[in-house]
Amino acid sequence: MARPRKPLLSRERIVETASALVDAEGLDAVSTRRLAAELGVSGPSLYNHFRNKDEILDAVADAVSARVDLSMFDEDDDRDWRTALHDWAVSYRAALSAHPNTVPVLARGPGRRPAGLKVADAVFGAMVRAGWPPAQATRIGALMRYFITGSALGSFARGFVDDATAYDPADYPHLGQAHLLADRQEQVDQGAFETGLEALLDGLALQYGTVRHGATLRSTPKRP
Amino acid sequence: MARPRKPLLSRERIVETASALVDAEGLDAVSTRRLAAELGVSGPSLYNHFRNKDEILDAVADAVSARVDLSMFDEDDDRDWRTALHDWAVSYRAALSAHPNTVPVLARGPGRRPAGLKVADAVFGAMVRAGWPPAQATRIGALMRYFITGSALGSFARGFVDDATAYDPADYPHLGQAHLLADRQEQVDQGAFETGLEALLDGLALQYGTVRHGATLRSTPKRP
DNA sequence: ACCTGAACACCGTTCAAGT
DNA sequence: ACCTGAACACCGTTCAAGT
Repeated sequence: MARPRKPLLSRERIVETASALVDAEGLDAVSTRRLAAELGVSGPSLYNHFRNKDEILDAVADAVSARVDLSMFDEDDDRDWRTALHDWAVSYRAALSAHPNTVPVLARGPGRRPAGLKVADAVFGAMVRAGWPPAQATRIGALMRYFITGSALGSFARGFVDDATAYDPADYPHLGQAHLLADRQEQVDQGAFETGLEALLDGLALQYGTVRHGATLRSTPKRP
Repeated sequence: MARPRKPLLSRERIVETASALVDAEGLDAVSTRRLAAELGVSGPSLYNHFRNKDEILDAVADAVSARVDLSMFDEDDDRDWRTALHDWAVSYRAALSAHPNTVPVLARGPGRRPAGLKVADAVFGAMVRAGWPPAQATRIGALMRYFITGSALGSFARGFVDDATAYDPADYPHLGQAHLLADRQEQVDQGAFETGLEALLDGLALQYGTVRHGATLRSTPKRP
């Protein structure tokens, strides 16, 4: 066969196929050989388009970051910082939940992934514009990421096993119903995320008041 | 050689050696063959003590969970729920930071790991005792885990590359100093963790007030 | 019971060879 | 430039054989 007149592969096609494979069968299912087979080529062909497997997975993860809504951080958007942060967090979590298998890659940090960096940049810029001191703006970007990726990665409920005998009441007196968590995993995680997000924003609003007394109207968060 | 009169291996020795290997060279360095070589045996020997490699890594991760202080959740400890939650979070994060390479395993959830389950059990029990409704106590355990593991896993600062040319100001107008983050990573992550933890606890305290008016003195959080 | 070597079905990546 | 097969140095796990 050798070189075809029209390339068989492209970065886009590789990322698309890899994403589908990750979504369907998990990160471990992606081997260069398996992915190549899925694409109808031989394993080493991939190395004409990516330096190594990690770069492929980074691109897959970045495609998820690219789907996070950032419009709330636009300069001419009129949401206050609290609402913007809230809406962003919800959108971020939704993007991750849609592709849970990619979260371990995303959680490593933005690194050199362009979309991941764009997210970090947008949050930081908007917080500074809202009146947060730069050092605090950096912290807010970080701590929100902790919470959001943590919630997508370590799905609390899914972490328990759906097996009544796994949790001996003698060992874990308060986990009597833990095996039921596997059932309502979606709801528990959703509820914990919402509770945590509200608490986080309430707490930040409190700090905002003490850090900055002369906040403009636009920057002032309104509590619901 | 075959079977020696005194066993060459034990679960403890395997976990110890695996932990050291994970700490020193990361999760990827642990292959059954490499680990066995480190222990002076052949690869398949490990299967006499663990069902598979994942069980070994689970045990390594659980050893980290076992080092998390839970004394603040004892029935006769006199810390209020806010202080207890705070002290626990700090201790939890310290345990994870001491063994950052194990965090991806821990973040999967407690599963069947005894120490991980003991942690979940203790938090839940203490929150219920402090007057939180059970559903909220579950959520608190989950959201705290999100934040803590998220902060240990996705070290925000380490996620950036220490390379001034990596972040073009045209693409990321607010990330001018991002490459410096790699330098002060420890401080940034520490600061973000503390800021986030305070915000989270402040927010929860606010909720506690509305959820439960008749809180006892012992359960009432005092804001610093 | 607990270890061994051999074997199976895989890996990621490099590289010379082909067009 | 872009694909191939062959090759290298690995994997996790099973299993019969040894004591």
